[in-house]
Amino acid sequence: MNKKAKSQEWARERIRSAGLRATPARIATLKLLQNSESPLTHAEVSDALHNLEIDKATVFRNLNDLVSKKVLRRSTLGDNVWRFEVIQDTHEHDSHPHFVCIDCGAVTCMQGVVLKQKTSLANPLLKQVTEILLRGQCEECA
Amino acid sequence: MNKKAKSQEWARERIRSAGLRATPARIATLKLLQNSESPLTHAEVSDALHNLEIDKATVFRNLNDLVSKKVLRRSTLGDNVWRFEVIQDTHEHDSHPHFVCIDCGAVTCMQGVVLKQKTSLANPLLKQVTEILLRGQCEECA
DNA sequence: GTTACACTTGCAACTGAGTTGCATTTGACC
DNA sequence: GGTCAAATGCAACTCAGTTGCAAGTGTAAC
Repeated sequence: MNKKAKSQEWARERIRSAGLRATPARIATLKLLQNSESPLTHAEVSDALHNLEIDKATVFRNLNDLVSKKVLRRSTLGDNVWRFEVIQDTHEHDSHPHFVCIDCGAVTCMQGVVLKQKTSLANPLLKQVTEILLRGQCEECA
Repeated sequence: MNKKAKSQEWARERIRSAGLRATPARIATLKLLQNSESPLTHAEVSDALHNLEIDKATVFRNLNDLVSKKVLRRSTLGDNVWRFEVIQDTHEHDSHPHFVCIDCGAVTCMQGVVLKQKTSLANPLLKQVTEILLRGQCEECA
């Protein structure tokens, strides 16, 4: 099996094992995001797939479906547009903070950074935090 | 001078010293945000001021003007809507974390929670963080 | 291979945040 | 009080994202 067919098969498997139908639109979306180095917006995905003539509503629905099945991660980078990226199997349940560059969108894992209470008065909300996101400019963009 | 007049005068002074005209719309906006416990969206500000019959475009322009004059801070909390809060004189550079409920969207300021390096190896990115966002379920929704 | 049906898709119309151009009004300084 | 740039109201716009519905298709079961 060549590389292209393998990527196709991988995407197909990933979608089916998430409990969704492996349609051409979904396979193309997942392959595109898997081969991309940074998260893509809906517009970018739609653009890249325009030769397949996939409706924007379909792209939105597919992206959201894949997010709800935990195949993709949806994040916002400060410009009020959703971006999507493939969740790699290897650290799916890893909950360290992520650093997102507000300019280039690069995502860095911040191993070794923790949240601490300054005051003795414990904030009960702190126990319920499921995601920590740090935003700023990365070294490249600063 | 009573409390109400004092708040009015404070807002007026703050706006004027930023180099902007102290119009009723701006004074009302600033007073509202100053008395709010958490950042407000444009819609919330607009709603609260509806009896003053201020146009939404005016509210947007005023919020943005006040942000560019560093009277307000504009942040995005993961739901792709801008939120605005007053930058307190006393700790202008204090960018405390915000907690966002992923279910109801409620926003809480997490004063007293700080980021700490666990390792001695300093992460240079930590200096560039402009915004800290915690996501999870609030007590109501848990 | 054929069939059945729930899942997907395309389309079009919609919502809601935010922006812009322009004519009118108003705050601040003289 | 008069002046004028700054601010406002209005309306029309852009753009991301959503929704209802009829038509099409992937999949599992035969």
